[in-house]
Amino acid sequence: MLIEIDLESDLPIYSQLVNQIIEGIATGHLKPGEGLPSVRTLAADLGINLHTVNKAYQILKQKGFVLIHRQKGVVIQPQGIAKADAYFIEGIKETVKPLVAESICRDISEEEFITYCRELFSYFHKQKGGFSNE
Amino acid sequence: MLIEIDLESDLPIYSQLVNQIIEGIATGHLKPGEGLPSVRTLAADLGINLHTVNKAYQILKQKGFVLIHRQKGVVIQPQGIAKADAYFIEGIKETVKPLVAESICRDISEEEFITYCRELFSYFHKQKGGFSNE
DNA sequence: CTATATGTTATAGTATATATATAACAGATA
DNA sequence: TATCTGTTATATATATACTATAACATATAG
Repeated sequence: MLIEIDLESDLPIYSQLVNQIIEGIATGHLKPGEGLPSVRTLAADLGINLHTVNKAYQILKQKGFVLIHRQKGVVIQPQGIAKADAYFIEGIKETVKPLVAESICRDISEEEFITYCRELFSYFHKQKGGFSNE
Repeated sequence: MLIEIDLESDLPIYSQLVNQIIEGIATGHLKPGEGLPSVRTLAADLGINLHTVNKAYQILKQKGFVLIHRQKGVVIQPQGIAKADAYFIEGIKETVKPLVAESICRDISEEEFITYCRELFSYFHKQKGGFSNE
């Protein structure tokens, strides 16, 4: 899977890595059991430090997206990702709340906002669906 | 308007201030032309430093939510807030994208996600509407 | 056995962000 | 004149982000 980082972004590099790998799982580009590059390989490919990659992998492990075998390497959680709990839902609301507030101030309607959300769901489902034999 | 900050939060204090003031405008608790406490007053009330409040005010000014008169103080933008531009929309999508990705991985349906968004819109509109003579 | 690959740990250094503390300044107003 | 604005300037402390090296434990390939 292609990973690109933006050194100008205000998002830390390790966060960009975490996001892109989760997005890869969401689209189906990364499948359960699939291996990820070693910390050294990915770091070299991206021109960043091994510890930055390792930090991203540790966060993904803590979130339950990957398993880390000390020698085999890092693989996408083969058992599937743990379903959302109340804590995760709360985090979503907390993050979206200021966006909704500013949207209201700037005259973005509820329906317009929801259109953007639906577009994002469509984006991720484009590749994942399509085949019934999975 | 009541402002509360959480020193344990991973969000910087100045960001919490910015968010809560924008949310105050969204709910209608803060009205155009209304004055905000001076940087010293608010800092003292919250038990934080004057520069932290000032940073929040500067961000709100840059975003177009307040006017700052060097002597009069800080007031909610009397002309109303500038409508959303393409840049703002892009920012919304960028912020929501990783949330949608993780939601898909965690089996949160598009409709469930949208329900949470609608709940937030309802929350902000509760106080704002209600009266037709505004 | 040896070499190589894994993730892991340790140490150090640099740069930036966050928040604080103090002091002083410019200008309007009471 | 005293007091209230926001503003600017310094300095300090702490945490975060990122890098640079080195070394370690362990599984596997040759």
